[in-house]
Amino acid sequence: MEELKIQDEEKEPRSLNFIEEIIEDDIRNGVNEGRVHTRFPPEPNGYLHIGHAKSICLNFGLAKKYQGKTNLRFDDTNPVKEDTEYVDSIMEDVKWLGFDWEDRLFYASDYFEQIFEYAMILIRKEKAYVCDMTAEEMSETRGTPTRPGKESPFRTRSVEENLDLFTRMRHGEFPDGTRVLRARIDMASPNMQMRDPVLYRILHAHHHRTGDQWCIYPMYDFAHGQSDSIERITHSICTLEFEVHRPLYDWFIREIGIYVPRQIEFARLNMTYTVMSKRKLLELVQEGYVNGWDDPRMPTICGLRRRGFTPESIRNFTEIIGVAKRDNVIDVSLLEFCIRENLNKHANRLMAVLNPVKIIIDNYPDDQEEELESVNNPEDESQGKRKIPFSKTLFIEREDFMEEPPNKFFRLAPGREVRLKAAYIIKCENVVKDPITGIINEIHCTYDPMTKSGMPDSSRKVKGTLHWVSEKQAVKIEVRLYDRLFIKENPDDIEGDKTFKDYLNPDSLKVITAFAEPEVINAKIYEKYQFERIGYFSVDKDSTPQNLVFNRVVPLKDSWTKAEKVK
RNA sequence: UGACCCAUGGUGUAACGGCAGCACAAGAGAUUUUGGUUCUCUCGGCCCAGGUUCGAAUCCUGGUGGGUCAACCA
Repeated sequence: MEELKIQDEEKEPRSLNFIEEIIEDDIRNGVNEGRVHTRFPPEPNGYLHIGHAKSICLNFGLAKKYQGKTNLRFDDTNPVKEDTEYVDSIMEDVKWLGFDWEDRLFYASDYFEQIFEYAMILIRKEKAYVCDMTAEEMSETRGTPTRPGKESPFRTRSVEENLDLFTRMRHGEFPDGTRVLRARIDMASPNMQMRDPVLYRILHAHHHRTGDQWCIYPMYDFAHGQSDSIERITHSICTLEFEVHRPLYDWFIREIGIYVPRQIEFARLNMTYTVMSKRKLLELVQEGYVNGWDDPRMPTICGLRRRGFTPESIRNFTEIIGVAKRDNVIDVSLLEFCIRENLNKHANRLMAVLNPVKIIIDNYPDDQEEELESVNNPEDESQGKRKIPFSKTLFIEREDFMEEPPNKFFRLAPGREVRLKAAYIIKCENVVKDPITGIINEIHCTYDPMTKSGMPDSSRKVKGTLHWVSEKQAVKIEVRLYDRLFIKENPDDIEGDKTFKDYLNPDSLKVITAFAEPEVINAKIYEKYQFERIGYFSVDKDSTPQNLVFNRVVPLKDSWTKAEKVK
């Protein structure tokens, strides 16, 4: 307790973001008796992505911070685009991120009867009318941002006629697109949203929850605010593009005369080297540029999960990026920082060689094998140690040897000594090349038996330490090396007649076979490892006992190849 | 050019009228049986012009720049 107190005092609390300030103001002023109730309101028409994660963490985080509640509500007002497949994936993703809506799972479709009643109220107040114009006519008469629109000739229909027509719309007497219900507001409003927006359209479509019960469906604008009101949401947090809709929502709420939630808009998340729009992600999936929504290159939650990101790392990311109203583009390296930080602490180490070259230790007895020991995670002693077999013939990375090394090359080269991690110090004596291609087939070394890891002589200074795998015990694994999906920082910044797809990275996936130490056979699906000196890897669900598949989550920071690239 | 919104290092985000700070990125060094981690340090910012004030990143006015809005999508 005492210790906690000290920590609290020492730890400078993060300053409030603008939403927290608003909420604390409201609490201070006794708005809603200090109650805080948020909601996450996705449309079930696609998979959630990292941008949604920002919203989810915001909504659930705020409620948690202020001892409030958060609802999960599906805004399912367009049966043509929505499906239970998406409902299921969204629930899975929210849960995986670590949030719980408890018994508060709702659907806008739960409120269809109530929303219909709201429409009837507006009609009776002469605030809504049935309009017979075609979509084209409506578009033509809407005006432009600088020119007022024209009023519909149906705007003056009597309450009785509107009531009759709207009721008959509900009962399926008219085909799709023949009539709509519109609000009667102001066709000359400088805010386009207020120019008699459509409230209800006729859609003879099967709804994933209400089935064929309805053939008219409310527009999002006529359902969203009321849904928040019905759920007595105190703070309706949404993205910036709904800012101009707020006056409309307020108008509905006021005219209908129901509980008033407070809408607060924040800037959505953008990230470098990826796209975030549902439409574009759908395109990538449908046209086969990626292997489904959960392709590890996708910015979707399920993609990130499969890639090997952890919920903690994503939650931490959304905390670090902050919340504000200005447009922003987050550098993807920040996301990478978050997963590295997380996995450095929690992923056990393993040695695996991705691009092998054979090492033969000439002075090591031919048939000898020994078991060496190494810590599983130097950042977490509680993870214990493991045994690693060592023998005369080993694999190391081809990149860890150079015949004519530059100045700063700390690895193996003719006549040079390096340490084999957790094993011995070896010295390169000579190399055997393919006589035709000149490719190195074998590197012959000698080892110093007195430098076994842990022995006094092992503390001898050598320039570098290499990871390695004993050939005989090596386990072949499939490794999927993922890189950023796009080669351009902003794929939406298109030149000429190109499309965002012209900036796809042709090398975003490379599949290779690698050799790992035998410990690898214990790897379970979704388990994370650090392949020593290479990167963090996650066991893919495609894995079988015969064929383990590892996804590269992110490479380790690497100041060597970085320095080389600069040259 | 109508309404609404936004403007702080390369990126993101603080400051609530009183010394512009933090994180990522970038660069240098130390430590290291991972060229990882860790630890130092460096680089670099208030869109512009007026006004209010003893004092302005902060308040006001006007510019400039950017974004959103003209689906029977959400």
